[in-house]
Formats: sequence, C-alpha cells, structure tokens
Amino acid sequence: MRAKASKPRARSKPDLAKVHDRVLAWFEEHGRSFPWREHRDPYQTLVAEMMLQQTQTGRVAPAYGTFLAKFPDVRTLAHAPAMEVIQAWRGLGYNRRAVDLQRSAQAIEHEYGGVVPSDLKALRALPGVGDYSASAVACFAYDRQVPVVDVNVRRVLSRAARASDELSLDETRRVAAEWLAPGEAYRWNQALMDVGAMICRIDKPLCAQCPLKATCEYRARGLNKGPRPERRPKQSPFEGSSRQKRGGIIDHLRDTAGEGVSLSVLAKVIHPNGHKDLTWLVELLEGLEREGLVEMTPGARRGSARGIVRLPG
DNA sequence: TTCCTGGTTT
DNA sequence: AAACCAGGAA
Repeated sequence: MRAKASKPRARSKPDLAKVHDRVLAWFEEHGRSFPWREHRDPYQTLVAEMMLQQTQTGRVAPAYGTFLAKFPDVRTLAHAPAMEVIQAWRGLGYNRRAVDLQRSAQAIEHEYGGVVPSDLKALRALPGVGDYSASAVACFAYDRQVPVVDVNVRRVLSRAARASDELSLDETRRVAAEWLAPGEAYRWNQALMDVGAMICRIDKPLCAQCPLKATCEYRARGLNKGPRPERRPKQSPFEGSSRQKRGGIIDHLRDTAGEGVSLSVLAKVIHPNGHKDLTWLVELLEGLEREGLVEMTPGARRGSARGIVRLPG
C-alpha cells in the first residue's frame, strides 16, 4: 500500500453518539419490514442473504417463503436432489447461487453438525459466501458486533465521511468499524442499509430526510445537487449474450426436469432461428456443468445432437 | 482490480 | 442499445 496523493484531509470527527441516536430513531420509524427481519434463525438468515446478494428485495420476498416451506432446515436442503433446489430458485436468477447454497448446507451438515457457524472465517469459507453474506449472518443471526457492508452502506459512509469519491474497500471497512453503534450492530447495520436504499440513493438523494444530514460531508459541500457522479465502464449487451442463454437453458431444463433434453432441442429453444454449429452450445453447457447446474451424457459433451442434458439429480 | 452473472430500467 | 444493480471469485 502506498500513500495516496489525495489523502483525505483531517476533519473534526462527527459526534458518533448523536449519529447513532438519530439513525436508530429514524430506523425505528421508517425502517423497512421484510419476512427475513422477523426472525434470527441462522439457516433462514443464510437463505435470505444468499437470495439478496444480487436480487432485489421485491423479487426475493415471494421466493423466500416458498423456498423455506420446501427446505425448512439445513438437513432437508443438504439432502435434497439438486434439481429441486434449482427449481425452487426459479425467478431469482444467478442460478449458481442455488447450487452454492445447497453446497453450503452440505458443508454445514457435515462439518458443523448441522449448525450454521457464527464465526466470520468459517462462514466466509462456505461456497458463495463472501464478506457481505458472512457478516450479515454473523450479525443478523448471532448478533455479532460486526459491520455489514453492502454497496448501499458503502455509499452512505463514503458520502458521510468523505463526500467525494467512494471509500476504498479498506477504508470502508475501517470507517464502518469505527462508526458501528456499540451493542447495536443488528439495528445499526439494517438502518444503514435502509438509509442507503431509501434516502442516500445514488441519484437525487433525499438529504432533507436523512438522519445523517447534520454530519454529512457530501451534503455539506453541496454535491447532492450536482449530477450523478459515479460512472461505470463498459458493459456488454445482455441481448444475445451468454448470460442470457445460460438463463434460458436452465429455464427450459426446469420445465422438463426429469427426462432431460437433447442438444438439438436445446439449440432450437435457445436459438430459434437455427444454428448448425453446436459448439457454442456445448461450451455454454460445459460451463454450467462445472458449476453443478447441469449434467450431460458423454454424447452431449461430444456435441452429438442426440446427447442429453438435464438438471443434476 | 477486473471479470462474471441475470435481469430490469431508461 | 446502453446503463445499471450487487454480490462473489480469480
């Protein structure tokens, strides 16, 4: 690590006790309610956080209840056919997370006696569990006093503590730990996420309603009035992409779960206009197979039109 | 840091 | 068509 040219200047520290009071009071009145906020069951928390990783709350809410009804505990999920888990994931996207979640359940079953670990390192080692999900489970299920940082929280802290530019990951971790409300991590973390989602939005933040407005650098400098600052480089089109085709393949296999589908049928489904070369399809399928989302007969792997593809049993 | 992922929004 | 969201992984 090297010294940055634009080191953040020294500034008077905000009165964190006041900030905590205001934010927690705001949360009491305006915080969102979700099914996964009505319990602290570690397994259910893990399921919720895996679903919430890249999927918005509105899409997660209905799937969440259905999923838990079918797989009520670690043991059930760990022993279920992968196919059923993938099917229960319908509508959530990022199908790989379904496989990751089940593999996590299997690891929990076999390595931790069926008890979701509360330790950050142990959680972090589960497949598909990164910093965010690990800290979310540790805090929300076990009341561990650790920061939970998603992009919303990062943005809130970046604006409140620095104003311009986003805090680096290391800086975010440091600030998040420093600002954590003592003994109130559970409510504090959820409050910051809600502030980020409801008030401190990327575009046109509602600063007038913000519980952090008194100490916010971003607002103090009037940057909230300016144009949208952040900008993301490139992004290939979704239409016709491998991402889209992967999703289409899994969607189709879900509907024909038991028997599986031949390569030629799959090719037509994914590319209705006809496509002689099956190589592109086999490459996609090999990727899906590596991720545990499909099974292929040897014929399919060779590119034979009659080769069969199915969801894993 | 950069890439990947699956959709939705603009 | 392009931008965007939001994590995990390499």
